[in-house]
Amino acid sequence: MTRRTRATTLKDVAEAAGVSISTVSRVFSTPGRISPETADRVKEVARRLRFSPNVMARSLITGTAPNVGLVVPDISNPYMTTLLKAAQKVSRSHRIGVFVADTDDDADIERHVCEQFAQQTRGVILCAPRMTASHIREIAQLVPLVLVNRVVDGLLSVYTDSRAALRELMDELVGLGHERIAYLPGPAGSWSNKQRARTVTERAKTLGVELIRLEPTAGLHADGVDAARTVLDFGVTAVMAFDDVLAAGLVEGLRRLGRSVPDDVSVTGHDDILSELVHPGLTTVTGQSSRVGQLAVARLLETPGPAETTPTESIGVKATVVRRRSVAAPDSRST
Amino acid sequence: MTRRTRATTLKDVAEAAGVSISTVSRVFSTPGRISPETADRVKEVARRLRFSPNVMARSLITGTAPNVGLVVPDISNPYMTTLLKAAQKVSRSHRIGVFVADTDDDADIERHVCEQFAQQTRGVILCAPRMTASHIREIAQLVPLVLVNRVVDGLLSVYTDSRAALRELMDELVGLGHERIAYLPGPAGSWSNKQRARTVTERAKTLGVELIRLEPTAGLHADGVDAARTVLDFGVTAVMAFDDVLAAGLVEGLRRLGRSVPDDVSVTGHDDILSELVHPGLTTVTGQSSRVGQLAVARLLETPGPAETTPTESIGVKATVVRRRSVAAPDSRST
DNA sequence: GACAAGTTGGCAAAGGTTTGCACAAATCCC
DNA sequence: GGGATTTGTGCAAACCTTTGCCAACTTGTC
Repeated sequence: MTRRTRATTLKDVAEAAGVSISTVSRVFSTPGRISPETADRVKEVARRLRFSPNVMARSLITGTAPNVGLVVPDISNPYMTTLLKAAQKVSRSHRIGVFVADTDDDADIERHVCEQFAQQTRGVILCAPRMTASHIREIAQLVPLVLVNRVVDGLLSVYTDSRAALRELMDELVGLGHERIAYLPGPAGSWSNKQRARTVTERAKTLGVELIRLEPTAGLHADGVDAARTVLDFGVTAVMAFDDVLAAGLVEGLRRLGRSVPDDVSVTGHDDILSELVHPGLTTVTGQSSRVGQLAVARLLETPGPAETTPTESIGVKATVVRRRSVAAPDSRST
Repeated sequence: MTRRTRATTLKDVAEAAGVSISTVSRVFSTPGRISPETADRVKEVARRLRFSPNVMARSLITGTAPNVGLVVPDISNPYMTTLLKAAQKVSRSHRIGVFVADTDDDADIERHVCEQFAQQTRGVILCAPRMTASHIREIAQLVPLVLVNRVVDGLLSVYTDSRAALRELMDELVGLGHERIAYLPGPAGSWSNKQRARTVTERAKTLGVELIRLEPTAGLHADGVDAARTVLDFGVTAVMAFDDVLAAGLVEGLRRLGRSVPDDVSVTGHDDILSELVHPGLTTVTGQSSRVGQLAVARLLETPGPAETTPTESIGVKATVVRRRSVAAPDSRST
């Protein structure tokens, strides 16, 4: 590994081009301020010398860095990797770097990384935070924040809105003849989980069917596997799981107990992240995480305008139902 | 969102504590240089004022930032998310931030993000790069580099060494009676793919069995599904796939063609990332990606020593075989 | 009591950029 | 053709920290 040479600075370019430092600076940061001839000459020299402005110096003086932060509870969840990819794409087109922190569902780590990122970013996209709302508000004082899949009064947020899709899904289950349906919850601290639980509970009441809320889980595949026994004990004919990971676990758990999906039990998931991997294909709800990631970055980067003009309400990205093979009429168990 | 107030600086602390700026600075950056009494007083004031040193100013003067970069071809691959988590954990313990870039298998993007990260990081961990070796060497002039799953002369690297495990796996297949085995390749640009292909080819020659190298794929699940037909056409009884994603696709493709695993065909994967999700459980090779990620960060952070003393050879993390249900004797098809 | 050695803390430069202000030259208006 | 305006460029301060060097003070030694 050869010794790295000192990077070329504005000063080097200025000397080589026979102009002052400020002129070179303005060529890049204030287009139109310098005459075309001078600008061209400077650009030429800069290119020859491979000049690239020092980010630290620039950030020090402007008080803002060309980065954003992305804080997620668990990066191994495909919903998040898809969101990350979309966020990256938008960021890259603005030449913005992306810090990523996986918090492992730990609220303390969430707070720490937000503080850490505060200095080095334009803002942080905080996904499905486990923190209390008041902690989140504190962080928001420190660094511009966009929330994902969580809504806190007065803060910007973008979330997957699957209420309509979940209602539709439940309507279909009931339409097929299911009368005892279970909801298999995700992490207790998750706002999305609360939303989904509430939505299906209310809809069940409206439709006059029985809804059984199972014990909260951590949202792991193994939790889904474990839930199979309880599901059978309750004697439900359909289960709506918090997400695809739990749903897949449940399918596996049922298989181990000698039951099959959808013949014995219908199962639905959420996020559409395991479509290809699970058999039978899961009927689920698309998370649209790409769109969510894209919007979140966009909101973050447009924030710096006059504070008054930036919209402050949250954006719900509508989810839709994806029908595959894991749902059937309850009677089909006789096949 | 309330107006964020100016951050407190060394100067503020110095004034409040009645000492000079340099004293405050030394309290934090040169422990022992300042008398305990003064140091305590300063720390107390600093805490009260919520002082945290300005990263940009510090980086500007020290010429090094408290970050590392992680560049991966595809973050949605669980091998990479596991690696990322481990890398984060180590980084966090050093209070180092992690930039992440997903390059989508694009060599140009790889180069660009490395250049972008050069200024803002201590170094970059470049995973399974698609670039040519000479491009990689160019980048290495620009920013300290640790390669993952690729070996380039003279550069530091950490990789999963699965040669022994693959030989073992093939020995087992042959021991079970398989005599025509196929290798289902991953991305053509992948160094790991070349390694694995070479390893199984050589071992097959040694054992005197026939090895069929299928067409290169992009490594997607769909590619695995598509490969099922070719596999049947070649009439092999076992397939060793580049990784678990391809293996899972192949299992699904075979199922669609009415064949089952392992009764009709034995299938092995690599990386052990889909253990729970696929049925039957895949016999595979553990990628040890956690360990790889951990070592990669460690190497990067210890680099700054006198250039001569840093070890320059590569570290191979030994992979091991994980036996599940996707392998059986070729005769068992009659069951 | 003088001198050396060690401790403690301050001054000021340096790092590379942005930007308010000033100045000079060119252009315009009547 | 002289004053007003516009255009193009430079000077120097500012952003906040680290750090080499120096000054002052304390302690120890003979």
